[in-house]
Amino acid sequence: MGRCLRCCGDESSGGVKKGPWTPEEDQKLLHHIHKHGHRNWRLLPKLAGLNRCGKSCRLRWINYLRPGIKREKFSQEEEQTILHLHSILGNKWSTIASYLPWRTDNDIKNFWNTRLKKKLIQMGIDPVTHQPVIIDHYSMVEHALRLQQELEAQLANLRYLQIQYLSTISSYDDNLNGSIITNMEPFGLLNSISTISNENHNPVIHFPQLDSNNNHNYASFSDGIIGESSHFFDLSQEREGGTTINNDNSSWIIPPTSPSIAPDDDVN
DNA sequence: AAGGGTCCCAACCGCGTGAGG
DNA sequence: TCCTCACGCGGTTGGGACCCT
Repeated sequence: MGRCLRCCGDESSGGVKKGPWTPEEDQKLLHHIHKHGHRNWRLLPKLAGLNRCGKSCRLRWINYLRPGIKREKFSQEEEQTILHLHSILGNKWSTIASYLPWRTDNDIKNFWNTRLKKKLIQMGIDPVTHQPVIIDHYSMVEHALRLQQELEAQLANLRYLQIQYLSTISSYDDNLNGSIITNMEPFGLLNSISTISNENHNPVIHFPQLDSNNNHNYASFSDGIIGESSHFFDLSQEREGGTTINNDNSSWIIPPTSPSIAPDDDVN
């Protein structure tokens, strides 16, 4: 970094002191400002007997010596105010500071850069736009894969419970064709599976119905994970004693036991 | 105890702007 | 209209304090 030539001159002209201010320098500056004010920052250091540039004096006064500056930690209310103002004004630190006159723009800027910005990022909020961060393609794929795994785990449980349910109803075909289901408890259990992997996933089980084209009975499950995607299972296959359940695209091998519910559990 | 990393804040720097000649 | 100067602002840095291994 070079010296600010415009106000401080260069090294050959003797230069001025840089770095932290000493208590003696603070006293000199305070004494001078109390006595003469600070009408001309460029002349002030000479008049005050300070080997500093005017800019440095001004900054020391504004950010540290000026009366009424609050130096304690930022309160929750101040934090909220800064967040709100920043969402409207952006990095207009002096404007934001005008709403908190006991804080300097430098303090607010430091507080933002060291605390609030990181806090927002951790919360998944873009500190510039104050909007939730849009995840990139890679993250999106990872997210989708994870959801798919969770979904498949749920479906495994659903399949097992389906079998349990089917074994509890005696006149299966007749009742389902008319959509008359007397024992709803298994469906309640199916709905409760949402807690298996994620409480936000909320499968909704629709009534089994007759497919008029091929005479198969279907139950559909809207999983509530990605939009309203549904999974259709051919119940007839199971009723006929087969080992597979077909959904709209593929066959599923029925597991010998449920991943989460012991075979001996009474699902009724 | 020591050293490396991180956090935090005071201070610096360069640029934009407006006033005045 | 142009130039110079002083001021104010926002970005950045330096270094002490603190934390972790």
